[in-house]
Amino acid sequence: MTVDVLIFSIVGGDLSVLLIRRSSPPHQKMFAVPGVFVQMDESLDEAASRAISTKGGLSRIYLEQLYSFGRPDRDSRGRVVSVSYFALVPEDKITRDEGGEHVVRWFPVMKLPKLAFDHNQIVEMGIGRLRSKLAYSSIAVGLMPKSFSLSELQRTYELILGETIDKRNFRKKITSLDLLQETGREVGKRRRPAVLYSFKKDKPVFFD
Amino acid sequence: MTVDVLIFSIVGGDLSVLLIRRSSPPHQKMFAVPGVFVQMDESLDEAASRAISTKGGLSRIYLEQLYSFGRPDRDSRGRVVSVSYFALVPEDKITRDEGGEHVVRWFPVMKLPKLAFDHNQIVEMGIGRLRSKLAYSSIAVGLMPKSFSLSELQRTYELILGETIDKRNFRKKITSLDLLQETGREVGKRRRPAVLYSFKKDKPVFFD
DNA sequence: ACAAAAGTGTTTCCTTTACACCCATGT
DNA sequence: ACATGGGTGTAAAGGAAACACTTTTGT
Repeated sequence: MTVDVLIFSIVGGDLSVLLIRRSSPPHQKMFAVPGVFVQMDESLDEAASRAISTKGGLSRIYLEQLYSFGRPDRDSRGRVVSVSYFALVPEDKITRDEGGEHVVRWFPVMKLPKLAFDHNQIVEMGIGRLRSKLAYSSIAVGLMPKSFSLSELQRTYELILGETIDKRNFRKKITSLDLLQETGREVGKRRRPAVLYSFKKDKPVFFD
Repeated sequence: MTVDVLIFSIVGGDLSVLLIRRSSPPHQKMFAVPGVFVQMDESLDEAASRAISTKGGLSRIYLEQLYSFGRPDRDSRGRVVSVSYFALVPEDKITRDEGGEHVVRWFPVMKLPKLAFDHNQIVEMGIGRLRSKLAYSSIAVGLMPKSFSLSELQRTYELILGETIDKRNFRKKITSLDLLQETGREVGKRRRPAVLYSFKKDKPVFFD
């Protein structure tokens, strides 16, 4: 019984997922979604949090259960059921070269290698969930730093959806949701400084 | 590792769920969601199908994974992770008095007793999922008999959502989706006979 | 003829989309 | 002064919601 966690972030302008190079068989040297075996005394959610923190001390992360995979032949070592989660991490919280020697790496989701086990399928499902929730929830919160401009938020939406959005319509929609509060203003940019916003604390990520 | 399956149907004008009275501890005599232990050689989906068929030979049922529950204290016997599914069964496929001596019973979801384990929580989540998917999918298929009138379909929607729907708007929406084909006409009713429809085979239940 | 449910269109409102120019700043 | 992204409004189209009467059958 394992918990595998898709850790998504925006890295260098790509929606990316954190993967680990396996150091032992099966599928030695292939990349895989980070996971842990569930301990006897912890919940699935706790196991997911542990999976995240052992791969880099990340906090303030959005975490949601995704799906459970249990084909009997999915792991050659024997019967291993995987409960998958997905997590969102703001770009400013990550360290780009996790681990130093490339045992842990960020991959743009559009350029994934063949992964260990059924992990390609898990990643695909995670991306699908992320896209569909973007339309009807404020899940993008999880990928943004504490404070950000509307243009930055829009870029995040565009990266996940893979399409451009009209600037005026985007701003109309976001402001109509009443999720944001002004927190200041950019300084030192070589252009007009943007107003910065953060998410209102009393508005949780909503739905499902 | 168990798979528990919420089996929903419309029974006597109520959205209802099939529950089993437990014959042994823990929670002896309380009602619980039917489930099975996952065998070493079967997938989770297969275990879910098995759970359904052992509690009454049901076929042509809609089955979807719901959520996995894994609090370490959720079962006093030890560590039991439950992968829950939900299934939809048309009313004409069920037998109203399953088992005969009330070990298996249909409960309207609005009148649930206190259930064994964390099963109240599982049922709540299932109802929520059913409601939310009704809005953007053709999931109601699963609760309808082979052939039905638009009014019957509307009643199913209303039962699940718990609110009335305007007849003309409902029919406009359904017909615009182009999911149905005419299959005949009611006979022998003491009123104007309704046109009967079935779902087109090439249109699968869509989304998520 | 009456009861009971089936069936049918139009208008209003709101949401979504398309679209182009001026503004504030740093260099 | 110019380059760069920030910021703003309006009109048209499409989808959702409100609303009431006629039709067909069995008794």
